[in-house]
Amino acid sequence: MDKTAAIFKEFLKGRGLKFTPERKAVLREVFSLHRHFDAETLYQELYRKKVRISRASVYRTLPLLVKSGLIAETLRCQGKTSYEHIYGHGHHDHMLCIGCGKVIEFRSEKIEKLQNEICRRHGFKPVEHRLGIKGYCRECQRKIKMKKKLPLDSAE
Amino acid sequence: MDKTAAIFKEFLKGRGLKFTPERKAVLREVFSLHRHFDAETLYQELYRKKVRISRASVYRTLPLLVKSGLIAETLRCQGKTSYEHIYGHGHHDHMLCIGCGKVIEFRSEKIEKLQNEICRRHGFKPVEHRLGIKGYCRECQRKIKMKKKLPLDSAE
DNA sequence: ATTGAAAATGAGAATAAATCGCAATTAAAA
DNA sequence: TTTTAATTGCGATTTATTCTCATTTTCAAT
Ligand SMILES: [Mn+2]
Ligand SMILES: [Mn+2]
Ligand SMILES: [Zn+2]
Ligand SMILES: [Zn+2]
Repeated sequence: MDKTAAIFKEFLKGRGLKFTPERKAVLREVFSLHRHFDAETLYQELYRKKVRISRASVYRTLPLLVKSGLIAETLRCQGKTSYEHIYGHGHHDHMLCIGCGKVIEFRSEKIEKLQNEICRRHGFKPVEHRLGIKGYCRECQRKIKMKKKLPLDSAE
Repeated sequence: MDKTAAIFKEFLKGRGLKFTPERKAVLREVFSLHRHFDAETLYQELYRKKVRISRASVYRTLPLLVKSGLIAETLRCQGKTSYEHIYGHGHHDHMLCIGCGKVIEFRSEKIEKLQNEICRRHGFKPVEHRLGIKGYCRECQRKIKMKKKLPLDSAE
């Protein structure tokens, strides 16, 4: 049925691992979300939906999904390891707004090519890469400008 | 005397903070190291040198050094936040060998330009970025090839 | 020099993410 | 079915980092 399930199942079988209901549930939830997420969030979301599987299983399943190539870790935003699904989505990089936390995704063929080129020059065989640009989105830049116009005070 | 000390002092003064002996010691150690490092390593190194300052002070000082622009966080390798000094060193990106942990530094003007270009297109104002490429260095590739030549067994 | 207020320190407790140990359960190949 | 290795949940544990707070220190103003 589900292509992702088929892929995951296949991946597991290849390693003598089992396609358990818990793993199925995590997979399902992962692909129902359309944002970046972390283990705890996923656990909570499942809990809310009355899918009672343990945190441990969530923590144990996510790395498997990464290895299977269905999801990937994203830039670590604040302490927690976060993920995004990759399947049917393709590789991309991120801009992260320092002001509001917004995430902008982008992909540059040129940058990807240059990276490979550089790796080649160093005899380095790239497996994955992550590019994250922190800064301010349009809206936050506007907000900041307005604040500066105002007369006084500014803690922080 | 020391330019970095002058900068840090200036930075601190500007915020009503104090240039204490503890902060001086951390700064000194940071610039004596020439590799990436984490808080605990720095603490241990200071301890070894009989500089008795608390972990808490190390943990408190590093973020200040980051804000001052003298050092920066690097790609998180394994759980710990790691840093490198930036002053007098210039921005660069990293390749990280999955096999042996080696770090290769590089800088590509072209990639930097492309990044800025893309940010402009998105109305995004970049503040800092991090590009990390994980993969295998020359030596580790060789090792892997040899292993494959051997007849049997391979856990993991 | 003295003083005083604000900031910093050290020591250990507290927190939070992630991992682990283990007894009980379960998937799935034979 | 049976069998066996894999998996689960639970709580305990680990590890990095932050926090608390009583005491000490800095530094600018007297
Ligand atoms: Mn993304
Ligand atoms: Mn570096
Ligand atoms: Zn924003
Ligand atoms: Zn290597």
